[in-house]
Amino acid sequence: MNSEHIVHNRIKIARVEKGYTQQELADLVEVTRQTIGLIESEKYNPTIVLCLSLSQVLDKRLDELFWLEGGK
Amino acid sequence: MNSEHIVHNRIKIARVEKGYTQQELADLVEVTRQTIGLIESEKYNPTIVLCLSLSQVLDKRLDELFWLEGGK
DNA sequence: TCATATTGCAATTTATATTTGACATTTAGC
DNA sequence: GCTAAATGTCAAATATAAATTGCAATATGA
Repeated sequence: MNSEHIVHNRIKIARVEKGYTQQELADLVEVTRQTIGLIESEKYNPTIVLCLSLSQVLDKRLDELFWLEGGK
Repeated sequence: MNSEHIVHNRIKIARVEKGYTQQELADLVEVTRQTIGLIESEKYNPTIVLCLSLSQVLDKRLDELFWLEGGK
């Protein structure tokens, strides 16, 4: 599909605001630490379920957390 | 991962509002018609890039288009 | 210094999103 | 009724998200 599109995010900022480690956030949304690390370094393209879980746990709207290159 | 979570969406409503067929919407976001059909019938969990593309093309915020069972 | 927590990174495996191609069903117009 | 466009759906293949394991690097505190 759309693999030229790059997603940016503010997961790390929101995570640190909440005082969570990568591991703690990973446990809260039930993924591995590596998955959180990859998302924070924008190495790939997570699914909407995971993004919604992160949005819930981090108390931010999806739109505040994720946007497309050139978007916003 | 989080496979118990069910994502709901308003893709079909937003698509019809814009007057697009599934095929036209699929072309705009560069996926197949089947992918749009599966998302509309909530059969699975799209990636954030695709959701953001849909959000752009349909002129809706992510939060208006996607939410978790029990959420909102 | 030593020990531990945290993060980065890479290879491999598993699960699943997405494609492809095909055919059935529905819908709307003639 | 017929026809064509739009949609639903299925099976098989491919692409990639996510898991798993392991190890290095860096920070932090005793």
